[in-house]
Amino acid sequence: MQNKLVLYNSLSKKKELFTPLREPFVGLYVCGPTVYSNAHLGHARPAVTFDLLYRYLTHTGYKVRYVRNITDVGHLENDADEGEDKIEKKARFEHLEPMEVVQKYMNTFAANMEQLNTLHPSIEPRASGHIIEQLELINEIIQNGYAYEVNGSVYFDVLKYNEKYKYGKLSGRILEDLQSNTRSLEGQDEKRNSFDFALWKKASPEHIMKWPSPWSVGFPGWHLECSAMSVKYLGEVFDIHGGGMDLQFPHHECEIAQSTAAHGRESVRYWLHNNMITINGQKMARSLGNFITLDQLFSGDHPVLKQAYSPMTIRFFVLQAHYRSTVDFSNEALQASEKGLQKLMKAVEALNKIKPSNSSTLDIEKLKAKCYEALDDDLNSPILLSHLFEGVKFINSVTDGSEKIDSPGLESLKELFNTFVFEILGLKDETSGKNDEKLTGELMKIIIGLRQDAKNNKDWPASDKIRNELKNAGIVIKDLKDGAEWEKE
RNA sequence: GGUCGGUUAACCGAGUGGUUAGGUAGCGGUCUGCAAAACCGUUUACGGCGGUUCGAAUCCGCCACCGACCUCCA
Repeated sequence: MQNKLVLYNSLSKKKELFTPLREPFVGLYVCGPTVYSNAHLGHARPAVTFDLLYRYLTHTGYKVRYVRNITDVGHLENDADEGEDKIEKKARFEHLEPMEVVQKYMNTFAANMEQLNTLHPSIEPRASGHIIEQLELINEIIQNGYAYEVNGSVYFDVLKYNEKYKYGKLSGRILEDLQSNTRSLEGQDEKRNSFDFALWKKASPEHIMKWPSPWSVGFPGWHLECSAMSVKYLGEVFDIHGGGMDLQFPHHECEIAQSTAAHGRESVRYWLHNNMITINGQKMARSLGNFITLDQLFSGDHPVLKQAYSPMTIRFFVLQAHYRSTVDFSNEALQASEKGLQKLMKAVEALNKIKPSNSSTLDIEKLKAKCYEALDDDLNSPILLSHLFEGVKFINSVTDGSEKIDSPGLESLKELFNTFVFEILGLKDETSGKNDEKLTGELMKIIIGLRQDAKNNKDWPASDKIRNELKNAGIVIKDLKDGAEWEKE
């Protein structure tokens, strides 16, 4: 298999040639959402980024098993014994069963992801369905001597772990720094060190999401589910682990420690982290309250939104920046994305109407090579898009008559656009596919004919009237050299 | 305070030791009965100060500002 994909590995902090452990199989694990409220713009970033990776790996010919977890056990609100489970809190607030909350937001998340045209992962395991696996993992860690039990809770012994392995290698933390810098929070008396983290927590009586275990009736620690489920579905060592940069520490650091402590070796070969979406320069997050949900974006129903933005506009917006850069939300930026996407889609449409000439004025193979080059360089989607826009310009020029393309060239250009725009970037034409499309087309043909008659008679008031009234109805007429085209606004 | 990253033209956003990224907006032109679209051309770029170099926005140092993580977070 031809393999030129280079990925930035957060662990080595370098770009590395991607080579799967067991070609042609690729194991991809991505941290999914905690389902206690609606998905917001920030969630679109990893979803689209890793969807692109999944699509590209698949396109390359790999057999990818893509696992994205659903965190439905709930995390504590803070690192204290009196902390509250997010899902429970929400459940009480909305008078729902915890699993009802989970189901509700799992459904909306799935719906939003479909709107963004992300492909479904191969497996979407839920933490609550893998309590046994998590218990087993805790046992292994205890047996290997890297965890201790206090009052029915089990904690990971970071200091002990650090003697043999290096804790903090992913996030660049040094244990001594952590020791001196960790905030002193309440309820940490049980831990030997402030940086130790829970593998199992004993539940307080009012806690309703709890399971029996050898140590207590309780619930699993915050980082455990990913370690347990990735191993279950991808093996003790697997290729790629992705997630947001904000998860690097402590979540992914703890995952590394847990897996290494349990299995004696590291699980993940390539760590990939997407950067944040910011708003007014600050990270968009549920906890900061500065988020805009995807539903709000799609409907325009939010004070800061000047208009609604379609799912594909959001997808295009995300793809226009490299995944390791922050990308700042603004109406202007989204409007620019909307226009850019329209331009791209119009060109694809125009491409299907082009009549080939005897010769070509563009080297399609070269353009294609540049597109692959962009993706191979750590999934550089903005560069890929810039190359595609080179193609857009060419297509429009052919339509204009200033460039030419021959029949084989036309076929490969169509294939190129189909491959990159739809198959790999996962964009789709949002304007087409309506039921009444055909009838509307017929009607428009008649109207355009009438207008053509008026124009032939130089009856400009009549032709302008038709055009203006169509415009009022949301239909724009575009006069061409021979005939006219129309489109919905 | 510690660790890490960023600062690119009107806006968004790539990239690189010497060659036009791209999108959006603006301006001029072509086309057009007018308009729109499209095409062609175009506008004050690389935070500041030093250094290395024939040449730096790109490498190095210092400074300023912004952000992320250090608590759940995509």
